[in-house]
Amino acid sequence: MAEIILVVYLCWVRPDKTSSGVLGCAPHDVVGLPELMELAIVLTSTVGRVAEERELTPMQGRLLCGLAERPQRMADLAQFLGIEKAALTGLVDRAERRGLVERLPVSGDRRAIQVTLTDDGGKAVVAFETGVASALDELLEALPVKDRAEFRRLASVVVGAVRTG
Amino acid sequence: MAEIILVVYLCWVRPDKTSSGVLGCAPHDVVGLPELMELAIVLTSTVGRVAEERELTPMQGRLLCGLAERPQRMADLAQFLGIEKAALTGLVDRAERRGLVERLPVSGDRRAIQVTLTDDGGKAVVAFETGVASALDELLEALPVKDRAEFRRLASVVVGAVRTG
DNA sequence: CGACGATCGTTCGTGCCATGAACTATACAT
DNA sequence: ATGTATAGTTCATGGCACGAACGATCGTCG
Repeated sequence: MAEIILVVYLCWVRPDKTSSGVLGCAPHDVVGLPELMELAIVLTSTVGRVAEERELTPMQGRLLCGLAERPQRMADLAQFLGIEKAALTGLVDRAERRGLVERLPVSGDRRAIQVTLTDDGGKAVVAFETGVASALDELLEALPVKDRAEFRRLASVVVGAVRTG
Repeated sequence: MAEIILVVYLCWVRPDKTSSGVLGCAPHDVVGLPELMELAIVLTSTVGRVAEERELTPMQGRLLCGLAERPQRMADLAQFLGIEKAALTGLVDRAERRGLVERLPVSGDRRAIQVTLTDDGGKAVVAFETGVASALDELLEALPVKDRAEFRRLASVVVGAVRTG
């Protein structure tokens, strides 16, 4: 209990505001951590906001995007989303309950199912994708025009490297 | 005794499959959506992986980062993290149970509390921040050296614009 | 053909994160 | 002294995620 007093002492340092914002890590900016960590949060919350406006969760949005590409089986979809199959079961359950996706049998393998978009799901994914696109475009409007494409290019290099990594 | 909770937000990317990668949206690449949405996922899962290695959740990492800057009261912290006060109560409960933070009274306002890092919490946040920094550095190694600083610069412009927006 | 291991998806138990509404205790202003 | 505002918590609900265990089916191999 004596250490509490010590801690209290520390508390009074730094009334300072101006601090590092959304994420707030490392006011001292040791290694350039914050930009990218805050960028992650800004991008993620932007996508989350769009999803919420469309009455989706971000994960449901990703699910629908995956299915927009093509119908998929549970195992592939799980790997695609980076989650366990068990988690995907619940995700698909909820999406199915909302009429966004369907489970269809796979001819030739009675264990497997194919998850597909319903009509409603198709509409939802189009709305979601266009919403995300425009929200992210707005974000980039903070940059001078000439830098926007460059930023996208660098982003896709980073993403591409992870993908092939 | 120590119950250790691991929340894995891994997103191990598929070997290849030629598809549109981590997120898998829009195979047609309509408007340049995917780069930034996939970037969000790559960054977020990188932070998540680092957190997991340190036996934290990403949100606990953010909480600790906020407190590393200075002790804060619940309301400020909630705004800082972008969540409701009610959600923060649970977050702080769990962090307190794990000995990472403490609730201290605020002299002059008996309703309020000040959340502060414990010694363990201080160590944890340093480990987390350095881990995140080096993981994100590794990510940028995919870029030619001259582009890395530029990418960070553009990122911080975007983030800065959101913050002041 | 029949047994056996691998694969597919689900269920179960647990835990984290988040919300909104309702609540307690305290502060403050009139 | 009374009424209103603020600080934080509790409660009910729900989405997301894990690992372990499970039933059903598939393939293979003897």
